[in-house]
Amino acid sequence: MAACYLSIMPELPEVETVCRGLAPILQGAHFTEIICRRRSLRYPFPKHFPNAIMGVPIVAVARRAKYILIHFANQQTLLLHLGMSGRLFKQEGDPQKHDHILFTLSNGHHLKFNDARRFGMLDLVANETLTAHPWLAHLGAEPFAKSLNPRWLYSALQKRKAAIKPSLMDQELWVGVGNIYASEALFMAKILPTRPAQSLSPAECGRLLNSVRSVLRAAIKAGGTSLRDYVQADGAMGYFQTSCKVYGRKGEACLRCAKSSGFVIQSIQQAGRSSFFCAQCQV
DNA sequence: CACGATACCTGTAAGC
DNA sequence: TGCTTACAGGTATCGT
Repeated sequence: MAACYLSIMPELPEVETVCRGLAPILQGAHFTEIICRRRSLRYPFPKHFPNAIMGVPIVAVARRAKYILIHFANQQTLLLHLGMSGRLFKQEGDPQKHDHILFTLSNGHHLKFNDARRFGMLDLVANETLTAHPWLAHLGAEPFAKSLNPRWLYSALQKRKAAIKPSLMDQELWVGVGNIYASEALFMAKILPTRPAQSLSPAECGRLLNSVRSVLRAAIKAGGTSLRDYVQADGAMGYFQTSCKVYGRKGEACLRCAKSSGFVIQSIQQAGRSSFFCAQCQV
């Protein structure tokens, strides 16, 4: 099956994969050395980073939306975001281009934060103020939260005059759906990305909720597989490949209806981002 | 207020 | 070959 392959993908599935890969390396250990080769990415690092966490045991690694949360025993949390091109992976040795932070752990592991475009974000926050942090305070629900159901999505979309595709990516509605999976989920749900959000029927909201969860789950599963096969071989944690049915396939045959209709995938701009869809089998 | 446009950066690929 | 341009997974901020 024809498909596009993407090597880096900091939407929810990659962040989840990175967190799962980091947890066994970090939990119970502490940092013995942290070298900052620059003092900022998108924003300046806080002054107490890294000193306030040196030697402090790591108690847990978690994900919220596309943020990585590393919890320390002194009630501080390191908040990381990969931006568009950030990667956090296990690697020892001399820094390469765009390796901005080098971590050494008490258990002998080495980690690097590499980010060519420097849209990544880092902050070190006291736990008591964590949920009020400006990066976290306005985030919507996790897509796998039990509280989400078709009726909730239908109700939430009623207020929105914008197209469904940019609405899907609104992190205040729900979190984790980025530009790739917005197109993929709409294709799976057979809904055009240009439809006004408030025009979706309750049944379509049900299909869309299922589709979003389905594409995210599949990507997380692919990431987990890749993590096992790839990371342990060469330490390149944070990379994995996924295949897309519409994203990046402009001009290629629709994988669902081309045999009968000959339709090809189209690409348009919505709110400054590329959307991919089939005008025949998405309605 | 809701929404779109823009800015932040560098790398890559396409076009000439 | 070399130069220019367009575009790239996200999010905060600005303007309409």
